[in-house]
Amino acid sequence: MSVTIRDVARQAGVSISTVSRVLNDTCPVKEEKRRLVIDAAEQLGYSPNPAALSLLNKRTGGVGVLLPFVSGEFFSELLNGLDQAAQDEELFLVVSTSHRHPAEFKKAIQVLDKRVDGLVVMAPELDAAGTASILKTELPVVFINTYAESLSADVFNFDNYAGARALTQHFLDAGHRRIALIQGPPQSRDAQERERGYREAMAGAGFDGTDDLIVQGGFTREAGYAAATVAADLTPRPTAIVCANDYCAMGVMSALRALDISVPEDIAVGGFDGLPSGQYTSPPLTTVQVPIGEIGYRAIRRLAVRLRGEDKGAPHQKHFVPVELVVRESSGAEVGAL
Amino acid sequence: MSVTIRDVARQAGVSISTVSRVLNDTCPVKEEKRRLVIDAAEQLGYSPNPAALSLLNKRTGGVGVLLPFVSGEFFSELLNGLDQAAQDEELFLVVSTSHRHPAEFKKAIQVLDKRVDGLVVMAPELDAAGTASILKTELPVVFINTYAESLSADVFNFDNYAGARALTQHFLDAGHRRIALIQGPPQSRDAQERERGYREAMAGAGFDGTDDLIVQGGFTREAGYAAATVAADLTPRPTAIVCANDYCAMGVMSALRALDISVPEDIAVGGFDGLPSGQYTSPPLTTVQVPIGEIGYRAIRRLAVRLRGEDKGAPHQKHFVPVELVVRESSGAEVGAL
DNA sequence: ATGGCCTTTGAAAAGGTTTTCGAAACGCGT
DNA sequence: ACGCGTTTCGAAAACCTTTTCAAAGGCCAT
Repeated sequence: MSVTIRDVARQAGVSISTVSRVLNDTCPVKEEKRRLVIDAAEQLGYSPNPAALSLLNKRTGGVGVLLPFVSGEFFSELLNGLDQAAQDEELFLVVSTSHRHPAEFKKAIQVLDKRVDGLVVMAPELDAAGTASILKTELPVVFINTYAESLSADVFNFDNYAGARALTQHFLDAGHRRIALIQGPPQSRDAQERERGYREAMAGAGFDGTDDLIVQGGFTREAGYAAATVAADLTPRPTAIVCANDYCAMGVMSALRALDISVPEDIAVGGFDGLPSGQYTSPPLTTVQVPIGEIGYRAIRRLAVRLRGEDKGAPHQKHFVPVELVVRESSGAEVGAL
Repeated sequence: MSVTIRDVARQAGVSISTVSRVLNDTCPVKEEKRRLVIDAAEQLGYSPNPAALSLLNKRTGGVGVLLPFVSGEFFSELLNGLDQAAQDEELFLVVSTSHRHPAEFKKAIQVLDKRVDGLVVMAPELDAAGTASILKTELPVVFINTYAESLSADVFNFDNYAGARALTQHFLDAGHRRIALIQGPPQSRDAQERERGYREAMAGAGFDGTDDLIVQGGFTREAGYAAATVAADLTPRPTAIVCANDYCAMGVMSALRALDISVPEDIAVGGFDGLPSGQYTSPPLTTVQVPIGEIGYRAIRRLAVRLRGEDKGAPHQKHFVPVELVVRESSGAEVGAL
């Protein structure tokens, strides 16, 4: 049996109104009674019932986190950032994963709807119609890694285009000419943007018809493994591969090793994401480092501002979070210098 | 403005009691009015307010997940299992991470206390006193990877002892004699159990004083990297290394490669956890596979049973979840067969 | 000394739902 | 036709808190 405000009032010998006033410091109360109340509350270990509060204030203190799937390190980095910000803002996190399709998102939102004050949604594979249907809720929403240009919502996206372009340029600068791309999932906007960065870098160097250098792949190590065998069979064989992401790159390197093709001497490899484990592959992975944790942190902070109503109807913002090329051995920077 | 039961009642021309009865199917209601209510609810898109419900029932439908830290793949696998079970049980997950010390755990529990119906706690580095202080809450708790022998609570632990013993025995069977151990964090009970498994396997093979083969390490790649340089300097040099976990083993392999010591020809390496990325290291990592996702799934299911009161005061159970040795190239099984 | 004002306090409503209790309506038997 | 039992429905309480409103008490000024 939980202790309520009535218990405190009874023990202190005052009315519940007085208890509320003392505890919330909302009205002046005689010092004598104040002491009584504080002591009683302390002694009984009272804390207000959140359900009653949210019934009254229509605020729960929670934010919902909707994620499409949970894929290794990327996800845990993200959650670290989200959680850190939530603790700073004194919010709690209700997370719900494994949502790929609009229907699943809708169902999850229904559950969360009145349980949280706002939503952080990551839906990189959803199209505009799908994200629009999410927004039918009245809750404030901040999107991460989601392409919702047409919607009025806060969005934090990595600059996939610039990152892929920089990585491709890095290969071009090192003298590579046959640079292959392993695509991500076709429906992933992240992957599409990266492909655009690759294509424009190639076009900028005078390579126009690069279609024969593009291989279907995906965001998993398995997909990378499979795609690498295809890429290695291209003629003439590519001397560098831009991978859809780090996991893909790890699969690629694993496959190349099985084919006795050495990285980076025979083929240079680059990834995308900057996962911690990329430092420990052999060879260590050149990659585009994205600030995963930071984006989670900023998303929650932004949402908290909206929740407090501090933005005063300011327009929603689209943030393109900068990314950074991290050169390690897999791209052959050292080797090229020999 | 959210639609309430009063709105439905007004639209249907009945009292709110009737609406409640129809929607919860709790009392017989004339078919005519039933239709009216159902149509009105449908049309207005009514769904009950969870805050009001939990105020009344003292049940929220949520479970709190308390984690010590968020470390890469292990964590995301766990959360996958938790989330899957939560969806099956129609519960929602409130997760809170980055808790290492009893004080942090207590604070998090305070926040969660009346917001969830039960807790899943993973606190592998907490001692008995620490876990006991967690249990001061009235909420039902299921522990994961936590050593709480003295407490009456449900616990799911991996059989770290058996796993480490099996891995060590695998090396012994392959003819290794100088088998080093890289320890985990000293306060981690998981690590202690693994060390015990290693020691007993060694003792069983007639190697009593193995202290000189034990090197301080940790659960991170960085710790493994550092420890490997120490282990490689032991004289005579070990021919196999049992690592604290997979991340540690990856650091070890990375360091050995930097030292031009080849795995497994010069030194065989084994890890613990069975992370997905272990399949893609070079060479692929021999490891003790633990069913991370499954343990999360089972923990939630167990908690749900308690929440429904189905266990009827049955005693709390301690589960030792079996683990499985997965042999890949890093332990030199192939090489030894040559 | 008394009226008026300010400070302090308590009672009560509101928030949305379920459930109990009491009442009304209906049908059946006599 | 009347009474009784059963079915169906509505009013109200309960859950816990904040906040408004009103009242009571004290104090100052006249």
